[in-house]
Amino acid sequence: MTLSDVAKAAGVSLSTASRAINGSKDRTVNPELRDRVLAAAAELRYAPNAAAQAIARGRSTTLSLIVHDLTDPYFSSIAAGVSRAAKAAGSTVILGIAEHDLAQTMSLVEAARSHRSQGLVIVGGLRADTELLSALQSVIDDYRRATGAGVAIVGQGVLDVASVAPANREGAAALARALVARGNRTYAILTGPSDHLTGRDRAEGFTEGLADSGEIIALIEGDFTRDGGYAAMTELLSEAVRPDVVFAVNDVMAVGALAAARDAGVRVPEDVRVAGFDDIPTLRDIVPSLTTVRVPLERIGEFAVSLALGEDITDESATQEYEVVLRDSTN
Amino acid sequence: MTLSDVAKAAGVSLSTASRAINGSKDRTVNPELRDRVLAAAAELRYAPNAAAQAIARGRSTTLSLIVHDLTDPYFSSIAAGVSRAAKAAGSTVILGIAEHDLAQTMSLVEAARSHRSQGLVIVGGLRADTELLSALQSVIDDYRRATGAGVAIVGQGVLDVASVAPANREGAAALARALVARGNRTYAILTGPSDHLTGRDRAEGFTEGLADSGEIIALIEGDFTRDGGYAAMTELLSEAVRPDVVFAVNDVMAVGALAAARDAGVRVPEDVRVAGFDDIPTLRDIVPSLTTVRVPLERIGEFAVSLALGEDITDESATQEYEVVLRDSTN
DNA sequence: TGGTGCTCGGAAATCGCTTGCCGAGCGTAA
DNA sequence: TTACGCTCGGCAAGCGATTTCCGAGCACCA
Repeated sequence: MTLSDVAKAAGVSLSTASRAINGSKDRTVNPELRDRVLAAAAELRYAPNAAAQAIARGRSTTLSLIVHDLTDPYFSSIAAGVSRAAKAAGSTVILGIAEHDLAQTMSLVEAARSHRSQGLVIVGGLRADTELLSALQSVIDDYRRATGAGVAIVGQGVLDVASVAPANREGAAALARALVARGNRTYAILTGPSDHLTGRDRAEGFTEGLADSGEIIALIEGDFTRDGGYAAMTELLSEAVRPDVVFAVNDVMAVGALAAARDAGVRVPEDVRVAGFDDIPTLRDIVPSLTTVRVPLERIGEFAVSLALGEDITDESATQEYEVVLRDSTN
Repeated sequence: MTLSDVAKAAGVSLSTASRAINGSKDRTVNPELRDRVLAAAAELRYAPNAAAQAIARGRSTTLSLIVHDLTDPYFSSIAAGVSRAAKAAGSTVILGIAEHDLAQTMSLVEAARSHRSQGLVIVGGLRADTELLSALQSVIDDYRRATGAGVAIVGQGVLDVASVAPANREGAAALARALVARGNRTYAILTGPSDHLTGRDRAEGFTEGLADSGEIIALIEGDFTRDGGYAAMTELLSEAVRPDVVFAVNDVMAVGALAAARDAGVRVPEDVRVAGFDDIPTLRDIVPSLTTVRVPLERIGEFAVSLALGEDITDESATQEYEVVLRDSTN
C-alpha cells in the first residue's frame, strides 16, 4: 500500500493525495477530494512509509535514547520520562543500551546519526577519563553537525553538551544536614567508581553539608550496583571503627549495604544508620525503610527531551527539586 | 555528507562507492578503489542515511517493542532482553509505552507499521475483552500484511499471534505444591483484574497445584501493582478468617501485600505467609525475603525477538524454565 | 589474430514520499 | 467583454541510498 495506490483509488494525483493526508499548510485541497482520499486511505489501510517521509522531508521524527542498563530503576525511571516527553513531542524513541561501555555508547551515537534523529538523550554513567571522553565528544559533534539536532546528557556537564542533572549536591548536602541535626557525628560514604561523576557529586555535596558538624571516617568505592553496595558495606564493616551513618550514593547501593549489614548481624538503624539517594519507588518497601533524597527522575528525563529537541519554554524546575525523606533506616 | 560526496571525494561513481562500503555480495570491487572510498568515507565522517537505505533496500532494520510501563521491573526486565537480542540481530529498537491502554497499543502497532519494522514484540497486559481484542488483532494483521514481518506477544496466546510466556501455570503449581509440602492448608490468592490473563494463569496454576491438599478461602482482585497488592491485602486482612498463605500473582503485588501486613500489625511469616511470582532482582532484598517463582524474564524477551524476527534455531527453553524459590516470607 | 568469456566501473532506474512550479478554470472588477 | 488575480490539481524534480544492466577492457584459447 503506497500513497500512489491511494491516489489511484481516489482518482486524484499523488500530490493531491499527499496534501489531503497531511493537510499541507498554505495549500488547501478541495474538501470533496480530500474526503475521497481519506476514505480511500482508510479503505486500503494505508500507513505512510516513515522512511520515505523522512527522506523526502529531509528530517526524521525520531529521538534517540541511550541508557546503560534498563533493569536499573534509575535508568528505567528516566527512560520512562524520556519516552513520555517524546510521545508528547510527536517523536518516536529509538532505544539503545550501552552497558556502561563507552565504545557502545559511541556506536549508539553513530546509529543516532544514521537515523538522523531529531534529538539525542544520553543518560548517565559518564566517566572522567579525558581521552575517552574526548572521543565521545567528537562523535557527538559529528552527530550535531550531521543532524543539526540537539543533544542532552543526563548527568554531569563534563562534555560540551547541554546537561541536566538532578540536584545531586544540594540534595546530598541537605541530607547531611538533616542527619547532623539528628545527632549523628561520624559518617562513611559508599560511592561509585572514583571517576563516576554523579557519585562524586553526591559524595562531595554530602561532605559540604556536613561542614564541620560531622566527620567522614571512611570513603569506600564500589560498583554503582546493589552488589557494589553490598561489597563496599562488607568492607566497611570489617574495619575497626563504625560510623554513625553510612551514606550510599544511590538507593540501589544502599539496599546492598542494608543486606550486607543484615548478613553481618549488624542492625540498622540500631547499630548503624544507612541512607541512600534517588527514592526509587520500587524500593519503597524495603525494611527498614530507606532514608533517601527524592529527585524527580522521570521529570528529569522529560526535561532532557525538551533540551534535546530545542524546545523553547522549558521548565527546568526538575533539576532543582529534591526532598530529603527521613525514614526508619536512620531513626 | 551523502554517499555521493564520498564518491566524488574518492573519484569514483556512486555505485562503486556503495559497493565498496557495504561490500556487496557477488560483486567485487577493486581493492585500491575500495580503500580509496573507505578512506574518503572515514575522512568525511560519512554515516549512511538509515532512512534512505531502508527505502532503497525495501526493508528497514528496526524492531518495534511495545511495553506498558517501563518503571515496572517486569517490563523493564523483558525490555532489556529484547534490546539485547535486537542488538545481536543487528536491529534498532523502537520503543513505545502503551500505559496499559489498548488504544495506545494499537496506535503503536500502526507506528511500527509505518516504520516497516522487521519485527514487533508486544509485552503483556492483554485483557480478555473480546471486542477490543479483535480490534487489536486486525491492526496486527495489517502490520503483518504490510511488512511481512513477524509478531510476538509476551503473555497469553489469546490472539492469533506467536506468543511466548513464562511457565506461569507450571511455576505457580510447583509453588503451591512446595507450600503444601510445608504444611500450609489454607490459601488466599491476590490476583490482577479478572480479565488479566497472566494473573489468571498463575492463579489457576496455583489452584491446580494445590489439588485437594489445600483450600483456597479467598480470591481477591486488585491492580497489578504494588498499590493493588496493598489494597487487596488490606481487604483480605479485614476479613474474619486468615489463610495460612497469601499468594500474590506477581512480586510487585506481593511487596504491596507485605507492606499492608506490616501496616496492619500482622507479622510475616509468623501470622501469615506471603509468596509472589517473577523473582524480580531489584526486590531481592525485601524483608522478609520473598518466596517466589523465578522465571527468566530477560531470556523470554530474547526469545520473543527471535520469534518476531522469524529466526530458525530458536531455543525456547526460557518458556519452560522456572524455579520455586522458598525464602523467609513463607518460613 | 580473431573470437569468447570474464571482471568490474558507471549510468540510470527505482524505492515512497514531499513540494516547487505551472497552468487551467473561475470569479470579479473595470 | 476583457483583463487580472486567485485557488487548487497535477507534473516532475528531488531526497539518499541500492541495484540492474550495459559495455569497456582484458585474458585466454584456438
